[in-house]
Amino acid sequence: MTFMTAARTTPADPPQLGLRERKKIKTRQAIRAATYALIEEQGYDATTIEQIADRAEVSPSTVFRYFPTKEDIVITDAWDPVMTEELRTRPLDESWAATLRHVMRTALDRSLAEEPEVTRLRTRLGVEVPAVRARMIESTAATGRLLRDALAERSGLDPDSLELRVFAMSVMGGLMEVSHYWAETGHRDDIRDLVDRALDVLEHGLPTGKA
Amino acid sequence: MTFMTAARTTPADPPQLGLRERKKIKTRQAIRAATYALIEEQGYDATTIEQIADRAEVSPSTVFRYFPTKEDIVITDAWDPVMTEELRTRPLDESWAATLRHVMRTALDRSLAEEPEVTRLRTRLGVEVPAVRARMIESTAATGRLLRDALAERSGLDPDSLELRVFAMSVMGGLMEVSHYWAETGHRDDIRDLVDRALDVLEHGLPTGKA
DNA sequence: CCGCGAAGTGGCGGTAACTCTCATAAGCTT
DNA sequence: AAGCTTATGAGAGTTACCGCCACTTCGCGG
Repeated sequence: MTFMTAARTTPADPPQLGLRERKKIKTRQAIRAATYALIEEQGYDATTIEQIADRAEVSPSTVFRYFPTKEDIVITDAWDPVMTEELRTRPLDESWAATLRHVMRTALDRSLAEEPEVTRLRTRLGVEVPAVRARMIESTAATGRLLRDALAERSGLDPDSLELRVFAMSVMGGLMEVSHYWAETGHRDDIRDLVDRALDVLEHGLPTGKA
Repeated sequence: MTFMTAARTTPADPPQLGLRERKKIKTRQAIRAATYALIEEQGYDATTIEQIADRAEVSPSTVFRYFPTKEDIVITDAWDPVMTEELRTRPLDESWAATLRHVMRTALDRSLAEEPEVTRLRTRLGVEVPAVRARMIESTAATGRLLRDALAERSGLDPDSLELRVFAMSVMGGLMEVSHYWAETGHRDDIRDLVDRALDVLEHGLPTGKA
């Protein structure tokens, strides 16, 4: 579930990490920062790995060591563990829609608070750059599997059954579209409201009735 | 909507096309055939454009003239126009699920009849090769827009509203998963049954109740 | 039936995202 | 401080894809 997420950066984690670890984190951040800056300046396609490496003051090889693909630099989702945790802490008898509502809101609040610009840039790129969108969808699909497991627990259905898989992916498809809509309309709305509306649709069908 | 589709090949279209046109069609088919053969032999990644060009007896440049990307050689979807037509001919008061059921069945019947092997290979590649999957999803999203318009007509809702967009994409997400499931389970089931079951879920929610 | 414009093709050089390998350097351990 | 581990840089190689130019082939009007 990449599309609206922040990567962990600010939270105080410099307790007793070795110099090595701290340097790695710094490098990682430097690469991401360089990438975002360059993309804002020149656009995604025009930004090459070499430029990113230069600005981050590392070698191109190092960039690839930290991120498997260019898209991944943009995406960097530290979110799935958070979501897993959130999902797990919700009461089992809560409706899936309520659970999702809660989980999404938590994630979005955090993401918007920590890195609002990045969050927006990311969804924008998801609309504009096919490769980024593709990568995001992969990530969303992974989250869908999490959701599937949660739904399986709640419903007693087999998580590998066609029914549950279809259901989970359909929900994720709907949520994907929210991100798309948000970016396409210039981030005009509060995405949390959009998510709420989307969940209404997913839960009860289209407003006018038949669904 | 690529994932389960056949490209038009066999239907008799050699009425009075110029030599040029006929050659183009032949070249196109040759490239596709070469690609499928090579992929069966060696796998997708191991198959290079050069090999494809060699076997199809054209130059690499020509391959790219016919298909914008390697994935597109595999995908080649002549289906959207067919789907549009089908959607249009259905009565407006039919439920969306019934319409989709009909449209999907028509398409699948044709696809399975014309190019069963290719249909299977394609869905398999959709599972195995991220790039192909990505391309398929794009195609599915396009079909989603078609569906959206059809739903707008039927419901009177604004096709650009968040609600309708979310709904349409959620349906497409569910259908995508069917293709994935079909391929993952080794094409054991009849995909048309799977689609029916998926549409049941999308229409009525999960079997055991809460949805 | 011929010649001329248009369209299809091949070849080539370039770019950029990756991958692999190897040597060096930097951090960690005892 | 020596020695092991791990991160880094440099370079060479692969491959998808793009743009350009020259050549052939086709189809049409005179």
